[in-house]
Amino acid sequence: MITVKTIERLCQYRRLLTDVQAESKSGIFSHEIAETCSITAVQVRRDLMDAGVCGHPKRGYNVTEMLEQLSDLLDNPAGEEVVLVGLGDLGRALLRFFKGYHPNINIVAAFDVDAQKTGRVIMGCRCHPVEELESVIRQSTVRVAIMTVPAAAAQTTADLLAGAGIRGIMTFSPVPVKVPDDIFLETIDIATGLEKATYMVRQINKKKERARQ
Amino acid sequence: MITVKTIERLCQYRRLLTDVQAESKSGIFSHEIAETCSITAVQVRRDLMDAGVCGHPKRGYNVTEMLEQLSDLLDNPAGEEVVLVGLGDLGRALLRFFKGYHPNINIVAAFDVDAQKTGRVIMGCRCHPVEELESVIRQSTVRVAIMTVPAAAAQTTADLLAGAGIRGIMTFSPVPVKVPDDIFLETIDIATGLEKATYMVRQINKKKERARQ
DNA sequence: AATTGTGAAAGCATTCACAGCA
DNA sequence: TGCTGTGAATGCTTTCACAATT
Repeated sequence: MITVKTIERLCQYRRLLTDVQAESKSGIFSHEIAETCSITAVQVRRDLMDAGVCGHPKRGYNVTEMLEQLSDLLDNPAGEEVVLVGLGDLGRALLRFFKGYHPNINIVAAFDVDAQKTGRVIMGCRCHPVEELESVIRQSTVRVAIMTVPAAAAQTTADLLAGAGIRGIMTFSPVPVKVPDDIFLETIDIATGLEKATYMVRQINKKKERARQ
Repeated sequence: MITVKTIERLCQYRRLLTDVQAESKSGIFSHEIAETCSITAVQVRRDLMDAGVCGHPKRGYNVTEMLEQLSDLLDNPAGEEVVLVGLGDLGRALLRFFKGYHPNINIVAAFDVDAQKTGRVIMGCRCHPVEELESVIRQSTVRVAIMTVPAAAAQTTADLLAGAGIRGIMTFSPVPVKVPDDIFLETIDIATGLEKATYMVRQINKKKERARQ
């Protein structure tokens, strides 16, 4: 059984490998991956072992082979179509980012409440009014949604998505959102990230001052 | 010693409490916080204990008191000034989000390579050319930076920030960035977040299918 | 000699179980 | 009775140590 933490790292390894492959390097060692990711080589080997990726003593891992195996594990063979709710700056940034980011994942529709945005095609993606959310999703095979709506709208949007049959949500809202427990919720908490960073900087400083004495 | 995970949750509890306070509710129970955050009440009590926040049996925790104590722990009493590098859609979204988000954290300057953006004031924040990055930061007390630059520019930007004396970086780049180990690096990995979500949805589905048989 | 693969140990984080208190 | 506070147990994750391999 592969843990979620391992899956996260495997996604990262795979991203590296595509760069490595572009340099037409055919083999890679666990310690090279580890160095790039600032983790240990044992961790990398353990993750790859869990994923069923095998290397060769002395020769390391075959890049193409690893990429194939990781894609078999991580990708939906049928491709993954995703929708986005909320076309503010953040929504647009994500549209741009995922546009052509990975051929397997595509944002196929967007939704917004703002009549200025609905009906238009933004970054190659049609923007519908939220009223159409359920019908558009029901007519598609989309199972995953990205939520970039204001905090106040987060819970109602999540409920709407759950009602439309969505099975996984990545949300950027800084307030907790409740979903039924058969729906996977990934919260990207930017506010906490920054607060944590400022806290950690103060901690490191304090430690240094103590050390100086 | 408070762990990073605990700090993250404390940031989240605090955010809730400000809402609770707005409803002029004076006390709150660990199980209420837990329910909102979808975690256990024991976890909440343990975190608050670690933070030195005490409650009263039967009466729960005093909201104002907890807010004060958490702010003492989490906030820089002098306020925290932050800079942002990269004014694409994502940079602008963050500028807007943190604008007035929390009085204690302020984005005081932005940087970009694009001459169209530099020299202008965007969302109340002056945008400088990156060439001025070090001098602007050196003239300020800023210790934390947010990086929203393209993947290809991530490492050079991080080096630039490190050279300018920055002590903490929150980055959105999907490629690993190396910083000296006395600099705190918080990576918000959106690509991994979405890949993980699609993977988890497939897993949950598989499990259901197995259960059905 | 350098690298992978992995059982076992160590280290962290969460949860249990329950004492103490109002 | 219903809550907080917390030592101890459990469970999860990483690291160690080393056998196996080329």
